Amino acid sequence: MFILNPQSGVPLYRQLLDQVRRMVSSGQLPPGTALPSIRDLALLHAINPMTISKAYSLLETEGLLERHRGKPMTVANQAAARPQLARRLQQVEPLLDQVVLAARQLEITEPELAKALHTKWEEADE
Amino acid sequence: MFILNPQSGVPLYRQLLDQVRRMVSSGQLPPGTALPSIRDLALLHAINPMTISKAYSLLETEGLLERHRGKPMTVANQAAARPQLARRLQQVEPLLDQVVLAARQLEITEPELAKALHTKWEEADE
Amino acid sequence: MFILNPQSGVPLYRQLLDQVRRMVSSGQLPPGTALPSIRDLALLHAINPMTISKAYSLLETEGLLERHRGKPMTVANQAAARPQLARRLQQVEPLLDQVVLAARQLEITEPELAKALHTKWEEADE
Amino acid sequence: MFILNPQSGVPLYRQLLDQVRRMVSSGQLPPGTALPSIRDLALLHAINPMTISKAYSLLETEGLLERHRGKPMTVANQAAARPQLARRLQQVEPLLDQVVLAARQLEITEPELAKALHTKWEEADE
DNA sequence: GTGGTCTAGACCACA
DNA sequence: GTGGTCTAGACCACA
Repeated sequence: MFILNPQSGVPLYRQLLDQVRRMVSSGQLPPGTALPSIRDLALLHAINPMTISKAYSLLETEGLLERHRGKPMTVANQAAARPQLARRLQQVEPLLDQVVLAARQLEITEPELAKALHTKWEEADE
Repeated sequence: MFILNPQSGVPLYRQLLDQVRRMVSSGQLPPGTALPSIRDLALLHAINPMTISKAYSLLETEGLLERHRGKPMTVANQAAARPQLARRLQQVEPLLDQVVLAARQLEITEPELAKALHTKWEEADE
Repeated sequence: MFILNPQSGVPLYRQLLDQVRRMVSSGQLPPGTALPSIRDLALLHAINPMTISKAYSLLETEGLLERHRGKPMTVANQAAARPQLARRLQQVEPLLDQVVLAARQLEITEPELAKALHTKWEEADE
Repeated sequence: MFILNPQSGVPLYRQLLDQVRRMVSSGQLPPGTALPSIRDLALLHAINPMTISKAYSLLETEGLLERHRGKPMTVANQAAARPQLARRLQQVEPLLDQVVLAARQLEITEPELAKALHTKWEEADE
């Protein structure tokens, strides 16, 4: 469900944070959905429960998740409607900036980059 | 010359490291080229000289840069030969993985993503 | 500087949170003031640094504190002017509610309670 | 009859514990009095019966309450004799400590605090 | 020196 | 079963 990469330099809790935000944004996690329990995620990804707890707590502070004593956390109601395409695109922009910067510094051309992206996309389909 | 973003979650020295590697890979920084002094970069980006020094030192250990007493560091000779496209593309792949993951979690379609990438690329031309 | 009571049933990080909020509210910690370092506080109160770090981080999220890489955290600028008496009183109200509830359940009269409060106040002067 | 506040940071069972203790201390719940059933309290406050059960059980261990199969719990006989004022005041002291600490950190003066307490007291009369 | 991230693991509160 | 709090301690990034 979530993809965590410990090598990337980005803290694990932040990777989780971003992914939950996106899946709520897209409607893949609609309001009311229960999130996987902290323990389950910790076991599954072999990371410490507190790392996940930290991400979940921050999302609660943000108002995106709701806590229910003794029950799983859920996506909040006001984590409303799936935003317009434009707003969702905004969330990928920082990454696109990094990609474009990297490609240009490597003197990769635009068609070469576009092709590489296409390949990655298709790989993800499998 | 370099673009550093303290908000991204990626450590500053690592951002610098990646960028130098890429510009050497692409031939934009050919062997013998002098790098900006630690002090200049520190002033320019308002960060601590030690952060830059750390990145430069790691690149020296890697054999990509050479240190010359009292003179600026330079790109090493054996850093030479611009690698094949395939090898340069490898360096952008981790970023492309992140982009594809993010886009899919946001339910952005491939054409929408391709278009956004194209826009970013053109913006960078200016 | 801070008074932490592990017996009270209130989590330590929350006690700290409340106390910093109040001292910023009152102007005892004016904008720009550096807070005691996490390590110092941890040693002083013999508690774990992460507990303090958690309180500080929440206050940063709240906008009350500012983080400075490699330097102590400070009271934020927008943690503006000392609020009116009314707003400061609001912050003690939940505690007064508890006191009044407790006293009435103990059948302590108002004058008895007022006297006890007065005594406590004077003790604190010493 | 009881006032429970899930936001206060103090565990629910502890709030209940304190309140029963006080009302027994004051004689508001004299020996022999039947307590509200666990089920009723749970419904009334919308909390889990086990939480109440835990508080009642602790009070039974303490000797303050007595369990009677198939009948409501009652206040124990030896719980008797309403204690002197001094002993009842002791039970509010921890709260008064918190109030005085909070007020002083907020730079609220003693008369201001006394007045606020008076107001709260009167509000409770209604 | 500063704060940040993460682990392993204990124990608590609540359903 | 759920999440929350706290500890002891390692190691990292930055000044």
